[in-house]
Amino acid sequence: MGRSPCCEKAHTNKGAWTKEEDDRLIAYIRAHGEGCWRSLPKAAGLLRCGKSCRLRWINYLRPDLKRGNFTEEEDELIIKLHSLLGNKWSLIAGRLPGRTDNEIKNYWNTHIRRKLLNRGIDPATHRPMNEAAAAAAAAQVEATTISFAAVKEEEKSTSGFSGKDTKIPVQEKCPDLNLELRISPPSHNQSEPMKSGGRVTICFSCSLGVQNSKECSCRNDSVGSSSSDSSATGYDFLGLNGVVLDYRSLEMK
DNA sequence: AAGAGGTTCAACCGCCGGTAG
DNA sequence: ACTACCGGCGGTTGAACCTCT
Repeated sequence: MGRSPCCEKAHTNKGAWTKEEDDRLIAYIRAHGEGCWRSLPKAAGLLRCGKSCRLRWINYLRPDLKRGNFTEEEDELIIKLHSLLGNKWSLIAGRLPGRTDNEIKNYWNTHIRRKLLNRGIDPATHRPMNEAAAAAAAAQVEATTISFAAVKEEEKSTSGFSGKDTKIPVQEKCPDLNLELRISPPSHNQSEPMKSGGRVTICFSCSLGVQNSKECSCRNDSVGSSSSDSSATGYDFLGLNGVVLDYRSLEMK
């Protein structure tokens, strides 16, 4: 389509924000609220691109930001959310109050990825490394089906499950990995799906797609069968009570 | 002490979807 | 229906900082 740039770049500052610029931006947004980002820089007397202002506000200046180190609970929550949503950082951030998508993305790339690798888990597929490798090899033989592992291999990228380019698998290559990713309201036999503090009850191994493992404590029977089994099981995932979150719809957003 | 190499994270870039005209 | 614009997103970059030798 050939879009014009979001602002006149010739007269905009780039790089790190100064204290004065921060103060101006904060003062303007306090007075006028988050409005039109395109016109904000001029109105606020900032020599910045509107996008840059938005990013600075959202990622750094917003008063409700938590800052500081991630807790162990947040770590596990991010891992669980990533196993379901992939690199949908904004969706993940939406479930972590006070955290930004950028912050989570950085944290994932610098800490959690390594953490999972140390556990022997492929951060892209959330499956044990050797198992993921085997699945990838099998996928190369059987080119008519697509698996996450295969996608990752082809793209040779660390973000094999990236949002824009993600292809919804046409057929499950890894039967124990529920690619439908449907999050459903709790069923009767999970009358108390949430523990205090919003912690989910699905076991960690299941959340990573290792549903046959000995560690599995929730005994989800979706292994090797249709996803309707898992949707019938009905996790109340992260407090999404009464909401059926179908990843395919997220993809179509 | 200093330089090399590694890590972190704020910021930028380019693309996409939604929407107003 | 089409075009242009805007906000938002995810991937990437690079400066600052840290650790090791």
